[in-house]
This record gives sequence, structure tokens and C-alpha cells, in this order.
Amino acid sequence: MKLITRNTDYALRALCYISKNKNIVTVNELVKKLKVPRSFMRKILQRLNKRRILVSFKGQGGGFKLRALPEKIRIIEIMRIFQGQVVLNDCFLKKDICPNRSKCVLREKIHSIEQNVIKQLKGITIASLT
Amino acid sequence: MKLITRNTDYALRALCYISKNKNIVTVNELVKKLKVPRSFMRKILQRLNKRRILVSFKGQGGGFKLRALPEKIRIIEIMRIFQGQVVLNDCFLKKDICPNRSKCVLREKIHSIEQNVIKQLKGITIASLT
DNA sequence: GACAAATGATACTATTGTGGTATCATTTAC
DNA sequence: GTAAATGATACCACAATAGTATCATTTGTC
Repeated sequence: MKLITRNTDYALRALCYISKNKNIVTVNELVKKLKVPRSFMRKILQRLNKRRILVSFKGQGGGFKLRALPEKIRIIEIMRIFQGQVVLNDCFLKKDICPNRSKCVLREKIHSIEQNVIKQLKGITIASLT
Repeated sequence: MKLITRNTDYALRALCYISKNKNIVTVNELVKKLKVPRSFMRKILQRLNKRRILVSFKGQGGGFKLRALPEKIRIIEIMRIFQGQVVLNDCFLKKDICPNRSKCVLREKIHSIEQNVIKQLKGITIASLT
């Protein structure tokens, strides 16, 4: 079980780096600093742009910058972009076997743990990582 | 991100069922009650036997029973059997890029969340699920 | 206008983990 | 001896993750 994937990890580090720069940052610069595969990094940044975390500038002198303040970017947003809905715990038994989902103790306990994780994740922003 | 996988889910439900029976329980019985694929259930039980969670009896009249009291079986043990080390968060950047692992804020925060999850999981036993 | 430097879009591949099936071997009660 | 059980093991299918590659488009500079 991994809490965060490589995708998310690289995205977060890129965002941290970008947040520390006044100027716009290019893929080449990020790749050099973070030593991450270039194509992979590009794909990640494009996705962050599409999801409106970054603003991109095309052409010579182009690159990326943050769309919002680093204090406003929560890491749980980034996790959702690259890992989908965070901490979903679907019951694997079909309804007819486990008719009283509301009373399933396992489900209930896992859910409570998940809520806790989400609450903690929501407290972490890009700003708090730098 | 899933906290528990299907493997673990089935294993937990099987253990709960077994814990409620004085007699030994066969795969056939479990399959009928939980409506889970037979071969898959067999594999799960064999693994639980190898990992000394269950005791098995071969031959006619055979089956499985718990090796320990349900109060002594923590669900985190079962998760470890089927999902490996729970909540491990390996830094994806190599040492030379992230030389000060001990100071990596992301790592540190994720780790703290993980410790929390583990702590909560450790409190849940098979007995507490039934 | 040509060119270089940047991102956009997209399609492909490789590896791994998860979920599941199938089969033959062995043990044991009757 | 046979049926009913588990043991061991090999295999398959699918999805997610990780990564690569290529062509298209935009834009600043000469």
C-alpha cells in the first residue's frame, strides 16, 4: 500500500520548486534539478496545467508558473489528480451477501481511518512543504 | 488508493466466520456463505495457514480453524500478509538528489500520517469485527 | 520569414500488482 | 478403495503505474 505514487511525488516536488521561483520555470530546468525523466515530467506538468494548478506559456521563453498561491494548493488535490479519489474503500461483497452495509463493522472502521487520513492530508499545502 | 484489497477483505471475512464457529470450517462452507470464488478462497486460506494464522486439517472431515484467539489476531497482520508492508512511503527520488532525507518535509508529513493509520489499524482485531 | 525553443496532444510500450482459474498430489475418515 | 478434504504450483487476464516517443503548435529573436 502506497499513500502517494511516483506521479504525485514528482508533481509535488515540481510544484515546490516552481513555487520558490518568481520566474516561470521550464521543463528542462525541472528535469535538471529533480533528475526525473523528461517525457514523464512533461506529461505531469501538462496534466497540472489542464487541471488548472499551473499556467503554461508556449513558445520561446515559455514555461510554467503556479496559478494560485502555494498556500492555496493542497496536496490532496494533487493526489486526486494523479491517483483518483483518495482513500476509497468499497465493500467487495455484493449487496445480497452483505445486506446491512451500514452495520458492517469492517467498513465502518476502515472508513473512520480514511476520514482521518483525509483530514490530515487536507492540512498540507505546497507552502507547508517548502 | 485502497486501504485494503480484495484478498485482505475476503481473508478478514473468512476469519470472522471461522471465529464464530466452534467446529472446523471447510472451504466449501466458506464459499457457500461468502459467495466468493472457490479457488481464490482456497489460495487465501492456504496462505493464512502457512503464515500460522489458521491451522489446517487434511483429509475427509478436514478444514480450518483459528490458531489463536480472535482477540489476538490484528487486522494489520492480515493486511501485511496479503498487501505486504502496510503504508510504506519510499521516497522516489534517489539519495543523491534528495540527500537530506531526514529533512524532507513531504516524507516527514506522510510518515506521520502513516504512523497514525498503523496505530489505528493495530487496535482492530478479528474479535472487534464480529 | 526562418529558426529555435518552448508547450500541446497523443499514441505507444513495459512492468507490476491484483484477481482469479486449473490441475495434480497428498492425506485421512469411512 | 474411495470420497472428501487440503497442499503445492503453474498459469492467465486485466488494470494501474511508469515511462517513451513523436508530431503539431505557438512564440520570441535574428
